[in-house]
Amino acid sequence: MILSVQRLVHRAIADAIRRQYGLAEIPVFAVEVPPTRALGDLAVPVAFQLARTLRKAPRAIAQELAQTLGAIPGVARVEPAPNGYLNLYLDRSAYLLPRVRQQLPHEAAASEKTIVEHTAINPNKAAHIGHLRNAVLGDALGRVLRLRGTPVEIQNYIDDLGVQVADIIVGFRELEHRTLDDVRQIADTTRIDYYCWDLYSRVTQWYDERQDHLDARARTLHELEHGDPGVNDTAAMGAFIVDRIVRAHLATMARLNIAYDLLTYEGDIVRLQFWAHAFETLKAQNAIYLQTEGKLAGCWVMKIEEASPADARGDAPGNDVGDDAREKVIVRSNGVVTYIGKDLANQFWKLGLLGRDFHYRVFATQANGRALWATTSGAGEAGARELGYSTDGADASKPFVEVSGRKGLGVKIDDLLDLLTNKATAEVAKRNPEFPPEDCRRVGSQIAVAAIRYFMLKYSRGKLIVFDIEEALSFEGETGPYLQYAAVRANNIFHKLQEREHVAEAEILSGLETLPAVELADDGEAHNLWAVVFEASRLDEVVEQVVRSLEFSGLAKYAFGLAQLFSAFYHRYPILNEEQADRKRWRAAGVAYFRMQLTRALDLMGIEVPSRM
RNA sequence: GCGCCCGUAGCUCAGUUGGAUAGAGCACCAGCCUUCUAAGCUGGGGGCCGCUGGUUCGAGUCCAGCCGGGCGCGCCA
Repeated sequence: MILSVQRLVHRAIADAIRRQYGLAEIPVFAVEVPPTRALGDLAVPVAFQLARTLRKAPRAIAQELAQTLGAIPGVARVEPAPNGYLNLYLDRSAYLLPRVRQQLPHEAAASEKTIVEHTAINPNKAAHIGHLRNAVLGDALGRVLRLRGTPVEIQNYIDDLGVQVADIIVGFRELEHRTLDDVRQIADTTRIDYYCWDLYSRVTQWYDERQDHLDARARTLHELEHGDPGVNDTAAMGAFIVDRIVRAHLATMARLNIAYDLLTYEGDIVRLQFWAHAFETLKAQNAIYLQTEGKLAGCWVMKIEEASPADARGDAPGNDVGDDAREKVIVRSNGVVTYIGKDLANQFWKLGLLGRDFHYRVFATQANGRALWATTSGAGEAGARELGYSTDGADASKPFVEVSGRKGLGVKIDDLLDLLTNKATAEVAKRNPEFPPEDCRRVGSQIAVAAIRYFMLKYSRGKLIVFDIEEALSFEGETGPYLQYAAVRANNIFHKLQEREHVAEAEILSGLETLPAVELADDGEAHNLWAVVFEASRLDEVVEQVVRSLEFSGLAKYAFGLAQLFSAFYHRYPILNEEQADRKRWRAAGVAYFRMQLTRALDLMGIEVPSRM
């Protein structure tokens, strides 16, 4: 909503530079947003960059450019700042009206399908806080891409043949002597993800007791990988456990407004022999080779290139070349493919390089109404083909975060959500005594989700979050609930306008151009109407930045800053009780735009706006 | 040892492809509920941006070297 104006300004200034100085080549320059509105709405520091080639003071260049610039649509005036900046002031009412009325032409973004793979939790126990961040970040990326018009497919990779699943089977069998029917019984009468949480830690201890206990794991893993769930007990038990735990994970994520389009099962990659095909391709391209000597003899390996700037010169005598070139095992000497190999096959499929596809089945219908599909190696269902490998040029996203906080590894997501929901529900009930209990509960859970999702997004992804329960439980200050509260208050103004004065938003927005816009023109106060409106318009710029950097803290901080700006405005400038009709209307229009933009920003973070708080 | 990440207020963290006076929350202190919800607002104290050098009109941001902390480095996934 601001990007189009920035582009317009950029083009106009580039033209002015060409006209004024006849330069063949114009340096790359930015159109920035100055720190305060007093310095304008847009700022261009290009005069600094031109100073050297033109052998002129920045201030003089800025003055000359301001002179030759001419009129730019939507820009009220241009002022060369004494230090050399070119500051631009927008035509405020002309800026607000088409935006709040949603009359700007929609710009189509590049529409290549993009796959976002996230969550990918081992299906052997309840999901914990350590898993949460990847899911929240991945979900937010999907939402941001969709807003830009990019077709997105959200995939969740299920490692149903891994060591961790084998461990749980070992636990049921060796420690508890359970049959598949016993496990079914447990799954039907308890929360199996919680049950397995405890069982898994017991298995880990049991392995530590005696070295040969690990044999059970190896045996189980082998049976899992080579077994047919129809005939092999281990594979059947594994398939059952995985199915139930995956459903538990999906239920947990659904509480957080996180949904998926497709579950890709590692087992299907193996059974459909995706690896065999990827293997041939890798061999044909010499990407991997059979190591014949050293400790990796008999393994198919891939060279991991580590661009070391130091190795270009002067090898010390006796320092064998290639010694520090590392090799990654793709196929073990016993012929078993490693996780990396299977993942390579998955990536090949995602990029459409495999020449084959999964079969698909409907796994569930999600809370948002969308069908969730899953891969299968059996007979597929009709209607699933659109999910296939139409992903040419897709940008497969890499995992975002390395690991998150250690303390969080011991806390289950559902437990934390329950804690937050109970706390928020009690607070809602206290503040709204006449509110029915089920509504308190609903709003309480919306607040809980906001708190936890904002908490996961506010830190930059390079940061290791040390999970602090006190901080995560807070609803004050820079938190999700603070943002919701601002949106609820803004909405409330319109509820009251409707109730008390029978005026709808549409009426307020119509015919505004005939009213003097002194309210928008007012300066002096830092948190005036224009400051709120202008900041609200920057969402698209922030979204672009997020996509460029895959960094969501910027979106979180932007939304918070916007809410702060509004909160200050809200306390200072009444709307319902404002006596001057023109000021009242323009304020309402500005707040209408604010709530629209904040609601959008919250939606990108998967946060809902409650009806009241 | 090698690779990646981090070092900004007492604590937890932001800091836009290098730009205008380094910000926020928490904590602390002082105010504000007969006016649209006090999960809020206003004001205050608190900073060799780890250190040193370099590039630049301009460095918290880029480069080099140190110091301090984290993670990874398996025929695990």
